[in-house]
Amino acid sequence: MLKYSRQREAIKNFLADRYDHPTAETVYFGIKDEFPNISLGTVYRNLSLLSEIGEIQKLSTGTGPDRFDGRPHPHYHFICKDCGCVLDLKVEGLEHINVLASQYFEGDIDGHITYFMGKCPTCKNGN
Amino acid sequence: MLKYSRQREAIKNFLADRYDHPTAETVYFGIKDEFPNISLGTVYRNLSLLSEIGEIQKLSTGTGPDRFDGRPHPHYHFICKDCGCVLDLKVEGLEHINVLASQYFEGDIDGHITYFMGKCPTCKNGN
DNA sequence: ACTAAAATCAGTAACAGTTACTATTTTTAG
DNA sequence: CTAAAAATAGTAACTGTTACTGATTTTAGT
Repeated sequence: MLKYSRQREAIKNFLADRYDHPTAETVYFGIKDEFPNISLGTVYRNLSLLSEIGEIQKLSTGTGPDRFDGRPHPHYHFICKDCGCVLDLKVEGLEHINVLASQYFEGDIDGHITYFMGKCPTCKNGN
Repeated sequence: MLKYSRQREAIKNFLADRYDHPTAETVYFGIKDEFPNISLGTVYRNLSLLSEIGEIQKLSTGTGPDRFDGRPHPHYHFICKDCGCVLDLKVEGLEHINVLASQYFEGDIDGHITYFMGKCPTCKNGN
């Protein structure tokens, strides 16, 4: 049974205010203002829990630590090859790609994870 | 300057024979028949090197260790939510998705990584 | 073929990110 | 108010990977 915790609430609120997809460590230091004694383990545990119950999203970018997205609805992400930043992306017309991927496949496909890559607007304009 | 090494050749050949996207550890134990003293570090170093020069592909699935694909040409992958296996996937009609993703984005998009997920054929038929 | 510089190696230590453990504190149903 | 359950802080341990070091292998130039 899930019980309320002030730390979990603070972590959720911290993510709700940010759009830069922070790492667990960033969340940890960000929360320290309010909870000076909060443990890194508590942050990890709650980030995992929140993503399991679908209130946030965990992003495994393949390089470096996992990142977290406070907006739970499905959307796409972009990773800059230059600076490593992660940005939300609005993409239309990809609703059918699970169907396309199922065409020659005997199993069931019910989801996908996609990261787009390239240069972010800032890096594109010469840092 | 890149010099030949028997270990690197063996690693490449090991991957060329397999379609199950093995981990570094699996490669390590598979190579031990031929090179009983090979070091895990050597395996990691060569897998990284081979993927950097585009002779193999590194797959970061988000859970567990990285996996490696001996076929360098771009193609899609499927991850089974039940057994965790990774399968090659033939997908047609996704050539334009970088363009779609660029529509509302000010930066440059020149690539993407996609993992499709669901039940593999084996798990679909009740393990 | 011989030699020497450069690359690679095996073995091991160190590292990053994350998870697990334990004793204490907080939450909440009754 | 109370007691069981859940969550916590602090710390140790773990997993996957990279870095270091001195010995070995490769190869370009003789």
